[in-house]
Parts: sequence; C-alpha cells; structure tokens
Amino acid sequence: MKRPTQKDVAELAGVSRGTVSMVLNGSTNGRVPISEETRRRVLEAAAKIGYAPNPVAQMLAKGQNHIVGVFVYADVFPYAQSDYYFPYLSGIQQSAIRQNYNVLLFTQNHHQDALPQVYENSMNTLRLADGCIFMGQKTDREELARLHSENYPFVYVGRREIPNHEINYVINDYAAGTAEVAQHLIDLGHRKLGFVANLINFEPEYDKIRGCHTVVDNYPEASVTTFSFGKQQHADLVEQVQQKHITAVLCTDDSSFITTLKLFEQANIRIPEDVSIVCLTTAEYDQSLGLQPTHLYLNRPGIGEKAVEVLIKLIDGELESPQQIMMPTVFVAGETTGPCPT
Amino acid sequence: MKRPTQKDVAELAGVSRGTVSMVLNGSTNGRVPISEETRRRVLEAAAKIGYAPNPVAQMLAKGQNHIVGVFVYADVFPYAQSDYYFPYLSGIQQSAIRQNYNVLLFTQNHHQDALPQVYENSMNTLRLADGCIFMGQKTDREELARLHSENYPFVYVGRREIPNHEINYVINDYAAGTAEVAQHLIDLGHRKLGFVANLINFEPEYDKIRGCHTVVDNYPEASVTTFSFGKQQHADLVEQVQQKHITAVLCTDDSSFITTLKLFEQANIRIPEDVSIVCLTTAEYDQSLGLQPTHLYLNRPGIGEKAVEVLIKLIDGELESPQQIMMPTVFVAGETTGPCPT
DNA sequence: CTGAAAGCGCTTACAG
DNA sequence: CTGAAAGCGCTTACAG
Repeated sequence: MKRPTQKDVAELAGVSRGTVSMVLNGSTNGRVPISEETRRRVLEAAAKIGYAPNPVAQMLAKGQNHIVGVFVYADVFPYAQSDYYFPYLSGIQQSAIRQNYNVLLFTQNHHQDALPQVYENSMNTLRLADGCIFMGQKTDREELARLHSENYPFVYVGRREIPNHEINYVINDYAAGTAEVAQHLIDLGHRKLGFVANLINFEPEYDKIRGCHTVVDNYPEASVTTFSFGKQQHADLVEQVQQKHITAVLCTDDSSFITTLKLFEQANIRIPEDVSIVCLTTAEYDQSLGLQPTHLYLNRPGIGEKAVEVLIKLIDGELESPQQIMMPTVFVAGETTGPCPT
Repeated sequence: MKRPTQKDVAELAGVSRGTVSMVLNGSTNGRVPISEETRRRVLEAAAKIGYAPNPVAQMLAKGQNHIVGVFVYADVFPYAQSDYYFPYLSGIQQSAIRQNYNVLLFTQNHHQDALPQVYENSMNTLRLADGCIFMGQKTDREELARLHSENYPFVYVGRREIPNHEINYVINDYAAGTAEVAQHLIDLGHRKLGFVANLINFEPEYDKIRGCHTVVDNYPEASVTTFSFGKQQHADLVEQVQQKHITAVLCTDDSSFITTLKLFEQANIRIPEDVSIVCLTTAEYDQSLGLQPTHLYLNRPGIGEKAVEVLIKLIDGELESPQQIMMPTVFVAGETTGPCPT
C-alpha cells in the first residue's frame, strides 16, 4: 500500500541504493559509467513497481529545491485585484518555465482579515523556496530588513527603500514614463498641469512627480498642482482646476483616473476639449467612458520575467551588488488628451 | 555563514534536539508539558541565532507537505490564455488560503514547444505536492489513467472520461445551462436553431448539445442543426442558416461566437433582428460588436475553490467514491438575442 | 564498475 | 519533565 522507495528498486534489481540513484539521475559522480546491463535492470525494476523518487528527500539531500516563491503583501492573495497581479504572475511563470523552476504561491501565510507575515512565531516561513518574489502595496519593511540581513534571496516587484538595506527590485520606470507624458502635454500646448494621487507618500508616486517635474521645470511658464485624494476628499478638485485654469490632469492610478473623469463629467467639463486627462498606469477602454484612455502601458509580464531572472542569479550566487532595475513603460496616446483650449 | 539548524539551537539552549522540536511545534507528544523555563530558553536561543526550521526536512519527517499542485495541459502555462485560466487559479488560491495549504505551480514540466508531461523518464514528477489540480484541453488520458492507478490524489477542472478509471472532476453544468438557453430561445419564438462548435468530440461540447436537445426535443416543430468549425471550414454557415431558415445560433466558445458574428455582419444579417446569437461560455462586452452578448456566465473561481476542497478531502482520505461535481452556470440575457422574426 | 556508510535537518516513539 | 536514537528517502564522497 505504501509507495515504493529507492530501496525497493535496489532490492528488486539486485544492486545498491547508490547505484539506483546514479542510474536514475544519469549522474556518474565522476566515475566510470555504469554498465548498460545494470542500467537496464534498474530501469526495468523501477518501471515495474512504478517507482518515482521522493522529491522532498531529494531536496533535503541536495540542498536545492528549484522553487521560486511568490509572496504578496495584500489582505488576500490576488483575487479582487487579480487584474493587477496576474500579469506579473504570468511573467513569473514564463521565466520559471524557461529556467526549469517550479513556482510556489505562499498562500499559507494568509490568514483571515490579517496581513500575511513572512515571520510567524518569529520564524521565516519562506525557506521552502530557494528565493522569493515579493509583490503588494502593504509592505512590511521590517520583515524585509530582517530577511535581507539573513541573506535570504528575494526581489521586490516595485521600488521599496529600506534604511540600511539595499534590496533588489524591478520596477516600471515611472519617472521616464511620466516625463514622456508631461512632454506630450506640453507639446499640445498645456502649461497648467494637475497631478492627482491617492497616496503621496509611496515610492512610485514620488517617481511620477519627479518625472513630471523634470520636463515641466524646463518651461518657466508651466506649473504642476498636486492633489491628494483621501477618503471622500476630492470635492475641491473641480473647483481648483477651474480657478487655476488647469487644462491637463495626470492621475497616478486607475481608481483616481476614473474618479477624476466622473467628477469632470458631473461638472460638465468636456474631455478632452476642456481638460485632458492621462492615466499613469495601464488603463483599459471603459464602456461608460466611451473614449480610449491616454495612458502609460506597463509591461507587467516583462517585469515578472525580469524579477525571476534576477532572483535565480541571486540564488546561484552570480550577483554581488544589489540589482535595482527599471523597465520602460509605453506611452499610449488615446482620446482623453487633446490640444490645450485657447 | 551556514544557516542555523535545530542542533545549534539545542546546544545554545542546553537541551536536546527533540525538545527544541517540541517547543517550536507547540506539540507535547502526549506527555506532560514542557517547563516554562525550558520553553523560554529555547525560544530565546532560536530568536538569538535567527533559527527557522527547514520545511523540507519537516516535510520529509512528517510525510505531509501541505501543498496542492496545479498542472496545466497546454502548450505553455497560462499566459496567452491567461484570461481563461486565471479565474480558476483565483479560486484555487482562495481555497488554499482557507485550508492553510500552499499552491505549487508545476512549471518545471513545461518544455519549449512540447506538451507538459506528468511522467518524465516514466517517473511521476508530481509527488512534491500532496495532490494536484489539473486543467487544460490537451489532456493526456494515459497519464491520468496511470496516476489514478497509482492512487495519486487529483481533481480535474473539466469533465474527462477515462475508460476503466472513475476520476474526480469539477465542471460547469453545461447541460443545464444550455437547456436554459434553449428554453429562452424557444420562449422567444425560435424553432430552427443552429449549434456551432469548434471540436465536437470533446466532453463539454457533448454536454452542451445534450442540454440543448433536452429542451428542443419537447417541441416537435423545433430542430437543431449542428455546425463544426474546422480550419477555414465555416464558409457555408451563412448559406445554411439562410437555406434552413435558422433564426438562432448557439456558439460553444467565444472564438466561434466572434467568428459567427463576423460572418453574419459580412452577410448583412442583423443581430438580433434577423438572427439571435448566444455564447455558451463567459463573454465580455466587445467594443467592435457594440452589443452586450447573451451568454452563459461560468463561475470559474467557484470551480477552482470547489476543486481544492475536494482534493484536500481526497488527500485526507475522507472520500471513498469518486466525486464528479457539477457547478451551476448563470444565464445572462444580453442584446444579441431577441424575438424570432416573423 | 559497485557497496557500505555518512549526511541532509527534521519528528517521534521509547526509555529514563 | 528530558535525552538518546531510529527513521523519513534520498545523494555523494569514500573504499574497494
């Protein structure tokens, strides 16, 4: 009833367990090859009893698991926000296939209504994987710091700065992308820009604002006004836009993009005739909107792939300095931007 | 430089390795509890040297991994068709979280340009997981048969019939759903129905046709004509529809749904005035179409969740008879169906 | 060309 | 309450 082990094969084939191991792994351990006759006997015996090596035992003996982990700092594992996470996961899978790794989703660390934790009872629960890809907004920076000092190999998808720890990450080059957007708007004649974000104190948002300024600051008559959307706290956006004669608004994420569109619609502000709007992340055509959004397309699968490549090099010890990689975004001109009204 | 082991903790705390194990697992192995003082010493020692048990060693010793695998019979792991697979994966993750399992994606079994194989060198590569969820169209039925005779626990997402093997599966109840669709069309006055499929010799398609007939056969004047879309072989659909005065067409998947719509458009057949069309799977609003599709919504996350529930019961040995579970679909009346023209 | 044995890092009866 | 030891199923130097 128990599944067969190496020992069963060895006995049936009349050889030692070491020999079975070597035949099945094709490895000869730096020795003369194993005789064809022996090989055949072992293979036959294995096939006969339906033997398959226990990968857990192999992992323990070899000390390498060939598994990359995926850990998500979010309330639940990608589900409601699956549109956001799955493109990254796609890339992770692609890369894993290419490099002959399996992918382990750390779902065990999620408990109801609580953020997932790497350390449970102060113990690192990630050791099943050789290394791990991190995603998610609700980063626990202390855990990352600790993981880093333990030399556990990991790569964050997204920029995270941890004091005293140079961690590895792969991220969209928001600064360059936003600069491209800003230049586009400037070229269309816009000079008074608005910048809408949900949370300002977050690395990606910094990068976007910074990118915007690198362009705008070249035009003395141009300016950027920043709006922070809190809970219900966007009531004065329309007012301010009108008062300050803002003609173009950059929104950092799709929720603020949609909100902004709705606010303008309610105020009878026409898009793009009166005001141009850009979404600084991937935005799909929305039926209720009826316009192709001008946006920054993020190559999320590409980022996932890159993150795994870096991670595996890390695992293999091929990297000494920390990797902080920027991936280009793609500017997509849509129908929500137009020339500055005169 | 090496990561600390149980032995290191034991020495530092001045206790035996078994004691460390018990303290850390909270298990007392049917004995009097471990003294508070000892507990504290062990915990402190562990924290001090940053010890975390090696999960691989734990798995080997315990013989249980708490991992559910996911294996996809498709050329590549969900990527191009990610829209199709990811909703299932969402459900799998949800269920795994609830039951405290991790999820392992078997990407190692995918090699370029070849279908993935469970058995490599005639050895089952799935043993890392306690059991496995299967998905994908390009099922290798021989592998499933073998897996089943080896008593490896698995659940297929989709119906697969294997001679002499009653396997476990969870599937959309296409028969009931299609019957609902057929009734809807009959109620709208349609009597001559068309049924379009890409491959007819596939379990889900059988179920759909069967469901259609259970309704249509109650109406003596009603009939169903079946069309099989091969490669480029749908040229006569329009012709036949006109000749036979077919007024409603059921399409088994979204690709045949889209193709049918295009063919009708080219022939100046109006939807739904002249012909009603239904998609027998989840169909999104398509901008080029401009109509909300009448379709059968599939609760894919729900199926993923159910599949994991069944799998874990299987692993725990709580199930004796094979489980073949039907999940209800949801009929969504859209704009591509209307009353039969008179 | 092959066997015997140590080792991977845990858990769990079994004695004390 | 704790220690010593066997065992989980492999791999890999080391002898022969």
